[in-house]
Amino acid sequence: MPELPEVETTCRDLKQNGGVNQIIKSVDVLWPKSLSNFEGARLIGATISHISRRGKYIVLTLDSGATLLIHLRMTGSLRIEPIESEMDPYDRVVINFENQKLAFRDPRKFGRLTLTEEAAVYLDKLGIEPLSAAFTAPLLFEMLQKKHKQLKALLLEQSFIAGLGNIYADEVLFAARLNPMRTAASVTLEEATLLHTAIVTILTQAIENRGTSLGDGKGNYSSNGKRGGHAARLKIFRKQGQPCPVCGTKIEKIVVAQRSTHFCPECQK
DNA sequence: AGTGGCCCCTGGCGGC
DNA sequence: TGCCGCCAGGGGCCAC
Repeated sequence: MPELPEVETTCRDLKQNGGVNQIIKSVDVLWPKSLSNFEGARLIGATISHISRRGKYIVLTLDSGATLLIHLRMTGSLRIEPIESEMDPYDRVVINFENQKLAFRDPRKFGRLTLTEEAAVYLDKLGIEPLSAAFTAPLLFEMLQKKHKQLKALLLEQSFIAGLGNIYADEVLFAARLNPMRTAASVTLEEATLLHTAIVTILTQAIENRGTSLGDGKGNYSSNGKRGGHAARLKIFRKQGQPCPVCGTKIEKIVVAQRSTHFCPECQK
């Protein structure tokens, strides 16, 4: 469940439900490739002292000074539950504390846990945090001016802005009335300002709604066992064939940067 | 620098 | 019902 609002929601739930300040007693590794660069046993005895988010990474700071980075990719999710809870068939790594456990569930097995002494090596590659004070409209305009990529492809690039994914990229471009195929450098200051507002507003609202949960509710795309409520607020994503909520024109679905892209051909010029 | 293709994986869904 | 191809909220790597 992977975009910024869903990762942020996961982090908040972890903090609230007891992921912090417990000694790791054992680690069950059901799918070894979920651990990108270490053996599960290396976590035994450690304590997670702090939980934060950077882009789509969940950043777990250990008392040892090392950092455990978790990237959920397409279908990963985390849940904290009592130690005696039944395992899920898609659990790939389970970190056991005394009375609780932290389960990493990931049907498609794309997600990764990385243990590192140098978290900056991974996190410094990321672009600006869109909900930080440093992210301003003039700065976005300046950033766009230097790029000749299509807007959709650029918004998906984590080294540009960290945290946007396919859903929110389409939603913010629709809100800003910008065509996904437009070249970034063609965006005016006024348009960049609209885009900035759209990014900040939509991500903030999505977090308030605990993210977007797609699918049938059987859990494939839900986090922490709870469903995010933002799906009902989506205006353009996977609405192809339906009338644009603004002008009624039929919403189109195309491919940009190898990703399905939804837009209104009338509103987004 | 930007683009396009492939790969990592599994499950759900629409079409026949 | 059964099978098949396509699609999927991500991102790394490689060739051009």
